[in-house]
Amino acid sequence: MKQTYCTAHLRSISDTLELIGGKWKLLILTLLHSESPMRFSEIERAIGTITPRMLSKELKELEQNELVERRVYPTMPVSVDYRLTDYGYSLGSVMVALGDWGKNHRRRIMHQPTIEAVNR
Amino acid sequence: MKQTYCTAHLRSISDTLELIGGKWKLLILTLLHSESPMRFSEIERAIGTITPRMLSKELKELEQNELVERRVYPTMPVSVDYRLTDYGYSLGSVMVALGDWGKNHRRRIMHQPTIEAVNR
DNA sequence: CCGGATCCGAAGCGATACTG
DNA sequence: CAGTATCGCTTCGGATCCGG
Repeated sequence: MKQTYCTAHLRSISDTLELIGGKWKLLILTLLHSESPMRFSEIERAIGTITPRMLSKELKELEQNELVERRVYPTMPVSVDYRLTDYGYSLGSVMVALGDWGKNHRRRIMHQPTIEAVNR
Repeated sequence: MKQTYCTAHLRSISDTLELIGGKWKLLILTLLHSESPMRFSEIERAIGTITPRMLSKELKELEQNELVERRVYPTMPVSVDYRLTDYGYSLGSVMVALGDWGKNHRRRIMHQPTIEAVNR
């Protein structure tokens, strides 16, 4: 019974990783969580190191998984923005947990001397 | 000021993803979170689809980042086990948040007809 | 039992240039 | 502004064989 529970739990984690895994998706979701909607170029600038190609691909996948909604406005030229869906917002606790731990981790790293510093 | 806050937040998330990103690390950590210590072959069987090569590599990286501790016992043949460090356990809230969301997500998927079913 | 060594294809990701 | 197209590098990850 314990085994069954475990494999089910592991599978649900694997499923989640397929949705939000990779280098960019969680960053995009976190951005949109703190500020929605955002335009394509706003996200691009906010992340700073993502290429348009990757941003476009990631947004498309997030949209297909219904975590992000894309809206197009018939202005001239066309303007587009992105926002979290309700389902996207339901990832809030994951983002907060990861962000909090990450901040703590960064502090931990800062206070450790680097290997290079030790070897000198 | 908001911009500063955001980029710092994004960087801490990127840092975290470098530690626990990828296909396997979170699965291994979650396993060890529910049961420590575990032996190499136990983890291998519990995950079911990981190759020894990958498991070895991932465990080594987790150990270098002080999330997992490796202990060797001078039996014959040598036996080894792995357990979470205290720092590893500090990721508990992240694992729980992700696992909970994943279970919910799996239920959501189950209740949606697949594309193939719709097209028939 | 616990891995290491090697090979190899697949996937992720980046750089650059281009378009409506 | 909001992407697409092409290319190529690098990493991921599986398969297989080997060793203490």
